[in-house]
Amino acid sequence: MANRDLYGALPGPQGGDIGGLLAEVLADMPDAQLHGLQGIARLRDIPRGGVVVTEGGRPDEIGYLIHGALGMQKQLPDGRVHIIGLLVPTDMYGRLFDGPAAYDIVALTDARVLAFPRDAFERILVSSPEIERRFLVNVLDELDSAREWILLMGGHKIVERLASFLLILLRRMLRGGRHRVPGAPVTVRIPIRRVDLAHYLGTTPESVSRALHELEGQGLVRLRDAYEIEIADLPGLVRVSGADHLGAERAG
Amino acid sequence: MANRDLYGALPGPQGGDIGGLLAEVLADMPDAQLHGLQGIARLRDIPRGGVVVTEGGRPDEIGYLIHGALGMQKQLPDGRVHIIGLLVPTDMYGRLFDGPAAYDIVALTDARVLAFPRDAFERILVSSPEIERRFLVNVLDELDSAREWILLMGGHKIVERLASFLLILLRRMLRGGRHRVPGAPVTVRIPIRRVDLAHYLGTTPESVSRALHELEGQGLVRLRDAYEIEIADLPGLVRVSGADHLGAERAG
DNA sequence: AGATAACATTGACGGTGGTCAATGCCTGAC
DNA sequence: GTCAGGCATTGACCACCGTCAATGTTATCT
Repeated sequence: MANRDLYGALPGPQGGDIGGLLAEVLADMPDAQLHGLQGIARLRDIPRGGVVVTEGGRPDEIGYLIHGALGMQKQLPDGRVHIIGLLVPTDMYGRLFDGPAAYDIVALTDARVLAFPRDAFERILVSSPEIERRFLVNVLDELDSAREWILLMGGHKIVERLASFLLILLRRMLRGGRHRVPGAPVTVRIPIRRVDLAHYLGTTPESVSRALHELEGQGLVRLRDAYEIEIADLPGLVRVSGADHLGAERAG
Repeated sequence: MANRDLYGALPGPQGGDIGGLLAEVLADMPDAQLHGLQGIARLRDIPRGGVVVTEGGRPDEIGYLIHGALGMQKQLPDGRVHIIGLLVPTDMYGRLFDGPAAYDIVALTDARVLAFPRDAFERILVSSPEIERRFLVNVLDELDSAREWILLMGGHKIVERLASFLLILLRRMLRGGRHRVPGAPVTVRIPIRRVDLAHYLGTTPESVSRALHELEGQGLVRLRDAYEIEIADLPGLVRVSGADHLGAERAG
């Protein structure tokens, strides 16, 4: 299957319009700071399977994902792979003020990132309290996401986990600006292959498949194709997920 | 069972020696800053089951745990409880620059915390880049812990998860300054009850019990009592855990 | 000391999901 | 068009664990 099928047609600015990308990614940042960052940013394209950061290596760059999907993954001694974090556009990767990376970061689809040399980024952070505060909040959000994921992984049954995953995807999509047309059915696009999703949910591709089709059997979703999921019964999906993901949305 | 059995006899300064506690918790902080914090700190004792921060409520305090154990937990609609984070002494709780808490924080044992009013703490943070940087690194570490936990939750078999848990406990203990006597057998103390541990590992007390005794049957650990676990075969335990927790320790 | 409560452990049973194997579907190459 | 490769799906089987119930164990109270 072609990688381009895993994400939609490339929207937004093409080529070297780094300023536009920055503005999108770091919305409402003061212009002066933006300009400082712009000078050192660089666009990079990474084919699926490409390694962005290697475990144990000191990451030499900080980056924002423009499109595609990245996975933070760990190779277990027995050969199994586990994905402990999924990065979607506008997410950040890389570590600051700190030691070697604890996990590989690999491209789960063809991807494009906006990369900053680590040291330059750190200098800007130190020199600008505003950006640093912003970054801190960024990290706090990531921490929340991680904890949300822990909660998800605690759901024993795979259908639960899958439903939670779909809801999280949906929430990110709605927040991501692309507001839905009132009449049209809501669909979410699973941005990665079954194997990777399985590794992410802590299970197997087979079980993912079964769970997905069980949800379809219950009339909660409809599979337009393997990646395009139409949400048919949102409250039902929430009920199956066990947790109140949309409650969290309302509160936020 | 008495709560006091869940943690050792209270070591260190008693009563109002807040300066001593602060120095312990926030080691190598510049004295001037320390003094600023000292003025607003307050000791609080919380009985087991007591709620420190309520989900949805704006937490009005930031705190460091002095002893005992706190759990970040979420009540699911169907009545199940899930613990998504375990706090042990020197860990921090509470959120800065941000909205309502996403989870309850409850005392899993009788506990003592060093609490700061949230706004005062934020002011100090804003006025002191050093403390803020320190705090940022703190949060980054928490993020790492959370990710480590996600990895743990991915281990399908309970024995795997339990072994990982014991290794994480062991690592924290070794790092916590209390260095072991070379000849003596290494033991870790599980700081919480079976039920809570089960909720933490995403399983049931029964399964935890079985897994623990299976590890004992394989000669990897010895149970001195329900809470005091003697590590008999460290490499074996690492092997069962699946992940290379001690590798991470070596690399760090 | 005896009674009681809280907790941990052990046992039996059934369902969920991991594993292995086969089949189906779609894409790209020639 | 045909073929081959990469995925997704489906099916069969069995280990593992969640559930329910009973029993052990330890600490607290009078």
